[in-house]
Amino acid sequence: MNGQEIPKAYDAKDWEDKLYHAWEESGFFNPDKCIEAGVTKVDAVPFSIVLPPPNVTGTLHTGSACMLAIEDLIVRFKRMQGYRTLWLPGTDHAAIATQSKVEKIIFEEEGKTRHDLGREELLKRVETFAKASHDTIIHQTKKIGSSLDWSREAYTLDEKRNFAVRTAFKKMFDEAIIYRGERIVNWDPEMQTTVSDDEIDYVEKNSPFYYFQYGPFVIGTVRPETKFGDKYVVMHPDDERYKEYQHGQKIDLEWINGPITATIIKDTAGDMTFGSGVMTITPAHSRIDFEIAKRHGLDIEQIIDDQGKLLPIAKEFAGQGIKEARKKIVEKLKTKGLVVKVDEQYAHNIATNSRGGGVIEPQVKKQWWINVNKEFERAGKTVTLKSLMQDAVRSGKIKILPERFEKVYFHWIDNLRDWCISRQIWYGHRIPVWYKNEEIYCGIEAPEGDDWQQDPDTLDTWFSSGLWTFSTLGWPEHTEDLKTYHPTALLETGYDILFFWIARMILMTTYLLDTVPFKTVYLHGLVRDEQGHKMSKSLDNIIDPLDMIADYGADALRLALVIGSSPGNDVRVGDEKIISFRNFTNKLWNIGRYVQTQLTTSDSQPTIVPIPKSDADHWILKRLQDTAGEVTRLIENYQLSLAGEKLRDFTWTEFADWYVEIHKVEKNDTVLCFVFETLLKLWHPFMPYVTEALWGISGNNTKNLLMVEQWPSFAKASEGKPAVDGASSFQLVIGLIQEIRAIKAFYQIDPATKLSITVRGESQQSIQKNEAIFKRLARINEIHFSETLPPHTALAQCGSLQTFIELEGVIDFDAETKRLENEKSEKAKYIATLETKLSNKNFIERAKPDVVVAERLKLEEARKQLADFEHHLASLV
RNA sequence: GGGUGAUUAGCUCAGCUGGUUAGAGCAUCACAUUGACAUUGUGAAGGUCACUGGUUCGAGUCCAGUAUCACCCACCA
Repeated sequence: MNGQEIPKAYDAKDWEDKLYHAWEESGFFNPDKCIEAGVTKVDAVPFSIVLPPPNVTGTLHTGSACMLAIEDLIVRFKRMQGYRTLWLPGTDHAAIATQSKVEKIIFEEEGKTRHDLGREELLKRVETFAKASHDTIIHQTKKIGSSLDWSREAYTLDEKRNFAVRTAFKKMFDEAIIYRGERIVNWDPEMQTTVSDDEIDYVEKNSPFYYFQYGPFVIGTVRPETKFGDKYVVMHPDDERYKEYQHGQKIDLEWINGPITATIIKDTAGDMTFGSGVMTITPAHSRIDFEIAKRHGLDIEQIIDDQGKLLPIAKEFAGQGIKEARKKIVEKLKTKGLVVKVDEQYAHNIATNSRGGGVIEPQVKKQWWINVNKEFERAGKTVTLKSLMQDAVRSGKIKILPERFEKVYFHWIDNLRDWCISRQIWYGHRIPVWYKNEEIYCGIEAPEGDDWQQDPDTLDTWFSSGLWTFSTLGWPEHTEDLKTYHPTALLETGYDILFFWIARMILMTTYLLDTVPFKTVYLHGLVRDEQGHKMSKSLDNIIDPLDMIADYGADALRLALVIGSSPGNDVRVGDEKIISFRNFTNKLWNIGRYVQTQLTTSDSQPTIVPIPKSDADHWILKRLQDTAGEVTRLIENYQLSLAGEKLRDFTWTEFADWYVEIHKVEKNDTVLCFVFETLLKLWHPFMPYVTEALWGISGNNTKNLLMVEQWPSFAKASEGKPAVDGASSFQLVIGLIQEIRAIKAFYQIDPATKLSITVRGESQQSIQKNEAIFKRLARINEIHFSETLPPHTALAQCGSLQTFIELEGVIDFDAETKRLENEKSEKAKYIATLETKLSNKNFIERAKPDVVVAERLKLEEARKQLADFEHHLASLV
């Protein structure tokens, strides 16, 4: 393409879909294809990431966009470095969330519940919905530019993953890690299912708090409707107020539905400082109460049924919903004279299902559990699931970034209770257990013979997610993929699912495979709006990544999400930030445009080997090498933001603002082209689209896709000798030009004014060599070389180079003299501090040698500057 | 109640194991504009690094305490 034909501005819309299509067509997202095509060596070291599967029914939000940007960056980087790189995509069936969404739609449209439809019909509907929704999320994922290997796409509920789930379940069942037991669970009467502890949201609410007379005691509650069955009264054994009562003592008293006999229980669970220090318990509907009851072998009586209605024990209130019953019960107690006091505004937390919104009603239920404390043998040692999870991180086999989350992780495990894995919903992995009369059978496939009834429950969605790193690679089969890519190299996700998912993957992998699921965990922050608020529908501040892509391009969005964010810290993103990165993509585009214009109008052809001629060439190549080395190191340490900033600074302030300007005076196309193409490679992982577009434009047709070009290899040698030397005299010239600009600004001389300067000393050669550059960039009219100076001049100095700007008739000398006197005293002060520092024995002895050298150089430099200043002052007077 | 983190320019944030006169982007102001780029360029202004102590030759960086904010966990009968 000719320079004239390249549009003035980069329009992402014209390129992105086309380029993504080209990448997909090439097959290079698939590491096997890369090996076939020879872009990756057969024996290359594998590098793998599994994509945290988005919910099928979800849409792409900025958090997932951030995740994709980071992962794609790392994956593209590794691929270019020559690793056998696999990034494996998939989606999650998100059982409860998906089913409740579909149920809601069906109810709104047809007024039907799932029970009207029946299990089979509902599942069909859910699957249809999931399928349609799947395509949306995949489309959105591609829009970001994700280089995922779609040929390996998995779904948590597809046949292979289902098989893995059943296999895992059976193994755990056989070893009694999974058991069935009656426990108190979080029951959602609306969804008719259990909810895990982690999936509960507490909503603060003010409700009346009642004090009732309970025999000789006063008890408090917000929930009078649970009190029918209360026949145990609990107090702390050390409570002096009640020492006359003995544990186990019976007391007759009048209660809601007539006289009852209550039993005194002394238990440390009673809080002496709360209320009267006495409480009655409802073991069937409160975990704490349930535990007290278990400790003392008390009766556990159900008061409220699964629909949230009172049972016959409530007598006249039986069948009523808890809300309506509550007031009536209080009324009845009032008429009986048992209400002591009511606090109308009592603030407390109500547990709700975060996936559906129903108010949680604890119930005692038979559920399937994973025992995290059961001891078993592993490699000759007695372990538990808990200890396996702890060891994986403690031993350093898994590294969590940022490190502080390791603490959070351990804390969570310390407080971990058995994990309830059964759910009473229909969409999900059906529990592979069958019953016949009293018999129970657990197997990967259904048992032979009739009359077997499969357990109606399904598994918690995180059960299958826990297998994700290896179920996606073919486990339980011993596949090549599993051998090659597991454990995976990196897991990158938001810190909000550390417990839900990361911990459970570690649990499943250490238990089932006796290895870790990944070596490094990189946790990104949550994406917030410009004000720092969480994005939410109710605040109407959601930034839709697709809108951003449509407006500014995927590259700009990616940069905005990656640069300026560090692991574990939240990122704020708004239009403004994205716009500034859009501007940058355009900057790069125009650099490319310039390079292209030059190449078509000059004779020289682009070449892979740069042939440095001028000082400027040496300088830019040296800087390129430094930058490439640093960027490589930073990405390898997952300091992506810093890497991006370094690259941007180099691209903009060194390459574009200096080298390209110099190129206009002193052409060297091989270097210009080399630096530019290297930059495209370095930028590619950050902004794949615009770099690939420019690569296509600037190259000849035999070129590969940039996506599989080799990462600049001399970057790796950054610790050794520099690939090119010299450049110091040119750096002086650049410094000098900057000095002159600064002086113009200082004296408030119009930067466009062309001045004459006198150059003195041994630096003549360098100036002469770069005279054209000097004249163009510093707007110098004439350069004299002389040992004698004209009367009124300002000194511009950089290192050993000295130039004197003629100021006659340009400035007000008196005012400037005063200003300079001030500056001189500041400089003197600075020198004094440096001198003190360097005369300090402790500093000399204890500081690192290079620090001391640096300080000495600084002092030398400062002294020289001061001398020049004095000289300058003298010349003004 | 327990825990974690944050506090650096008007705003958003970098600043990795202590060692330049503390940086960037945006916003502001001034100036420039035939140029690959007005999606631009050159500059300026703007900071007691929350506070108080401590360790150290040296602290934005390490330690202790205080304040404010944010988040996580537990949970109130």
